Amino acid sequence: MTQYEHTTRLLVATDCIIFGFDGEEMKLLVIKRNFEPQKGKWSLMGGFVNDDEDLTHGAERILYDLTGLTNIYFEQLGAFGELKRDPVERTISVIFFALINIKDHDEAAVKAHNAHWISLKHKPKLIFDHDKMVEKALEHLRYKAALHPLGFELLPEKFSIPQLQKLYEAIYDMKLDRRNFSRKILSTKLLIDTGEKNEQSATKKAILYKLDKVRYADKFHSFWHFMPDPVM
Amino acid sequence: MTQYEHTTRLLVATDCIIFGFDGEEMKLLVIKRNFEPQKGKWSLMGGFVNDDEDLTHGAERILYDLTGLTNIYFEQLGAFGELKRDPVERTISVIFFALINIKDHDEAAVKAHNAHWISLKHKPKLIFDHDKMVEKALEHLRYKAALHPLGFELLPEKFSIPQLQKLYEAIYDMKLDRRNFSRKILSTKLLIDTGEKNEQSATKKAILYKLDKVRYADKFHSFWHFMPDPVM
DNA sequence: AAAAAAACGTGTCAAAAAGACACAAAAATT
DNA sequence: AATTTTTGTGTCTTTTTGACACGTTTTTTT
Repeated sequence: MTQYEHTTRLLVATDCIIFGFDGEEMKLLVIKRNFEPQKGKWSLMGGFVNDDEDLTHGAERILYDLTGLTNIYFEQLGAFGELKRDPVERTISVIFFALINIKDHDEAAVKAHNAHWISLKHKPKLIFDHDKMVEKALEHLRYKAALHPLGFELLPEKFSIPQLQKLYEAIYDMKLDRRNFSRKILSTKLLIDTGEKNEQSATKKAILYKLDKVRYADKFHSFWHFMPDPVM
Repeated sequence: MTQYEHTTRLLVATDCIIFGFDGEEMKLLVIKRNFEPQKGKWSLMGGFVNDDEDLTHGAERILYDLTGLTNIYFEQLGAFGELKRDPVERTISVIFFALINIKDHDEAAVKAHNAHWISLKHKPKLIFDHDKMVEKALEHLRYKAALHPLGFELLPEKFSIPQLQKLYEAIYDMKLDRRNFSRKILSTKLLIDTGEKNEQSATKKAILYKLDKVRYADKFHSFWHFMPDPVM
C-alpha cells in the first residue's frame, strides 16, 4: 500500500440534485445549511465520501441523513472540481441527479430535516457552485426527456396523458399541442389503459394509464422526438 | 482551513479516452504502462490530480506527459469510484473523452511515448476498470453522434460526404444508405462546398466540404436523427 | 481506344410522421 | 337547460423518411 505514497489526496464530496413534480411545476429539493461555512444558506444535499463506500453509496447515505429519503434511482452526472469551488478547502464534488414523485415519498420526513421543495422558477441562489450543478442537471433532464419517455419517474403510478403533458410542459417551460402530444405518446405503446379515470378532475375525467414496464425497459434507449427541437 | 479536519481524503485520478478515425475504422489511443502495478499491460492515459490544478488541467497535463498531445477538446464523462477499482489504494477516477483526427496530430510524438492507436474492434483487455470506461465513452459517442453533427471532430478540415458516412458507419458498426445519408446531411446546411475535390480517390472524386462553423455552433444543440434508431 | 468497374451525385415515389386544426363527449357550474 | 372547461378522437396538408433508379466521373481492364 505504499506505491502511491507521495501523491496528494483530496476531499471528495457528493451533491444530489433531486427534481420533483407536483402536478403543476418542477420542484427542486434543497436544505438550509445548519453548519459552517455558509450556515443558513440554501444548498443541495451534500457531504463527504468515506473511504469505505462507493460514490453512489455515499450519495445515498448523505441524502438519507439529510432528508430521510431512501430507495431513489440515481444517475451520476459527473464531477465538479474547480480549485476554489469550496472556499474552505479544495474539494471534488461528484453530482447525482434523481427524479421522484413528491407524493410517493414521506413529505413529513423531508420537512423534519430542514429540507424543502422549492419551485425551479423561483429558485434562490444556492451556495458554492450549486447553481451550476442544478443547471447541468436540468440540461440533462431536458436532453433525456426529449428523447426518452423519462418523465414517468416524476408521476404517480397511475397518470393521465394530460398530466404527462403538463409535466413535459413544465420541464421545457413551453406549451404543447394537446392532440399531437397525445398521439405521439400513444404511438409509443408504452401506456396501458387501467380502465380507471382521474376522479380528482373537476371536469371531464381523464383516462388513467400505467406504464408498460416490460416494454419500457425494452424500448428505453430507442430515440423518440417528444419535443419540437428544444433549444438548450 | 481546519473545518474539514477529520474528513478522509482520497486519491483522485483522471483517465482519458481518446477516439480517432483513420478513414476506415475507429481507433482508441492506449499506452503500455511502464510502472507498477500492471506494468506492461495496456491502459488508458491516466494519472493523479494535483491539489493545485483543476480536473481538466490535470487531464491535459497527464495526457501531454504521456502522449505529447495538446490542444484537445475534452468532455468530462463522470467519475468512477468503486472501492477496489485500483487494487493498490482506493482511487476516484474522473474520465475525459475526446475525439481527434489522427493525422492532424503528431503521430511521431505519440509513438515516442509508448502510446498506440488500436482498432476498437480488436481492442485488447485494458487494466482495472478501463474497459468499462471505454464502453461508457463509446455509448456517449454513439448517443451524441446520432443526434448532433458531432463526427466532424474526427475528420480533416476538408472532407467528403462519403468520408463522413464511413465515419458514421464505423461509429455504429452498421451500413447506411448512401443516398439517404447524403440527403440528410445536406439538409442540415452545415456543409459548405469548397469547390475542391478529393484527389486521393481512386475513382470519381468526391466534393470536399468544410463545416459552416457559425451555423454549427448555432445549431449544435438542435436534434437531428442521423441514425435509424441506434440500439444501445 | 473501347468497355467494364467502381465510386459519386441527383432524382423519384410511396409510406410514415408531424403540425395545424375541428368536432364531439363528459362533468361541473350557472 | 345552457354554459364552461377539459378530454378523446379524427381529418387534412406538409414534411420527412426509406427504398431504389439512373446518369456521371475516373480508373482499370480488355
